[in-house]
Amino acid sequence: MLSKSQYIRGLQCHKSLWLLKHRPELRAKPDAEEQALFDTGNTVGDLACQLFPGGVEIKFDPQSFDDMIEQTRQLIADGVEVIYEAAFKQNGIFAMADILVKNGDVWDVYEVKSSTSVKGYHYNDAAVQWVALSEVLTLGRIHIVHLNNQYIRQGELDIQQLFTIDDITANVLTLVDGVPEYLAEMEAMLKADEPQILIGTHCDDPHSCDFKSHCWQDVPDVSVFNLYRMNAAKKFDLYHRGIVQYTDIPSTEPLSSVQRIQVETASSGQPLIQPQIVKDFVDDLTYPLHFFDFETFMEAIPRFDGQKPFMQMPFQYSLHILHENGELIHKEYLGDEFSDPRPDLVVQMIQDLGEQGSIIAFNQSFEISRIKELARDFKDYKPGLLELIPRFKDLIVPFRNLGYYHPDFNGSFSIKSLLPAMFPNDPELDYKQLDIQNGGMAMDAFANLSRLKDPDHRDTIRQALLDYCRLDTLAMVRIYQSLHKI
DNA sequence: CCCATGCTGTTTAATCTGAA
DNA sequence: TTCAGATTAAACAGCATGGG
Repeated sequence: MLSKSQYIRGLQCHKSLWLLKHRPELRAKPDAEEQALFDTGNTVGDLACQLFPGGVEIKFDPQSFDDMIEQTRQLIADGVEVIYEAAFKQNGIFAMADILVKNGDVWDVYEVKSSTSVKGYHYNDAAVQWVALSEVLTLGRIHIVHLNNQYIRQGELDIQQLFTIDDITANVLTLVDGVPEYLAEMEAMLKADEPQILIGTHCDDPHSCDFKSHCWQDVPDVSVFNLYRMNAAKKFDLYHRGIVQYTDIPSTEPLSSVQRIQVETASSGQPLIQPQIVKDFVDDLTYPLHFFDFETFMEAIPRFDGQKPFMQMPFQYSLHILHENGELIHKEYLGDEFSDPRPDLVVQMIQDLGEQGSIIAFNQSFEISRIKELARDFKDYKPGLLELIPRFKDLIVPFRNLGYYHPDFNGSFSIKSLLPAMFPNDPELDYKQLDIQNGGMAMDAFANLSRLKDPDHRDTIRQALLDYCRLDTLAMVRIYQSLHKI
């Protein structure tokens, strides 16, 4: 008996399903931070239930699915017309329907997703749901309930506005006929030996597989999979033709300029330096240099007025100001976790950034987008905010343009790739020393800060946030200084 | 999970060429 | 002058990458 989620997993890759059943110990430990970051499903599901009030909820209990199924059966028999988390074991599959609503003689199904649109894989999900339920109930329509990221909170949450309901019945009905066949295929596969399925795009699409580290253990750290901006299908084509290492690549293979440099520097072990490209970047900067970086949080359900679902909310920045005489000054802002951090941030940011000198960000489109949003939402400061935008310079540019390429970048121009390659063994610039090591962790830490009861604990985390963000801009300063020396 | 950007590959439109 | 066929340019879509 498969569950719906197992079936969906099996659609993506049979081997993954087989491993889950027979070799669960090979599953990667769920990455704690990754796990927490977008674990909003429960909250979203509970809120969506309010769209159909007055129903009865089946309590989820992984130990006793049979009880849940029996409760569901009983509720239906009793004439209850709205059921949350209704459980079914039917047609060879165990499935739970987020919301079931009696509509005359038929039942309508609502699947709640915390995404902001209907995704391709939602159809398969719903098709299994349909197959599991249709034996027991006469079904009417099936819908995806998802978030509406255009909804702007003002005062109390408006549940109707927060969600969008899409009827996907027509799409689902084209898929249901195929479900029993796939199901039988999977049941048979699970009884047989481990399926021999090669690595492929299914390892990450539509979801990243928990067994990837197992299936990918023979792929070296430096391989064709690190070739910059190469289409994934093309990478797998190379790999399956036995072209794994750069030295395997035939000279006839067309490569982009970056890819060619990757291959060449990997074999020489020497970085590539094109001084003119670096000089063009450095000469374009105006002192004092403002190295600037935002941290933002993002949540499915907006907490504050003016906030939309998944909106990037700036709550912190770090700013290193480097003067022409070498003087380096650090400024920072970290908002209060109990209220909208943006209003105070805007005021201090405009003051700290002054009126003169380049503003340097890494991948500036992120910072510029946030500033444009702040200008839109805080009209009083709109001119001051918009004036900042033309001062921006992007520190990633000289690298992407191959002014400096180190083989240890391994095909990535992210700041977290550049830093250890350019400053190995420099404890001052080592993110691994920090409690918060990347933007995702920062985002999660702040979003959850207000829920922590212990003020000392909150202070510890606030200090970790300050340390992290400070290092981001200090890293930019050091990178700039090393470019300047070229 | 979201979004902006910029690269890549493909499709469509525009332009050029050479032979009738 | 005309037009098929070839070549080049522009437009578009999809994907990869970066940030959080």
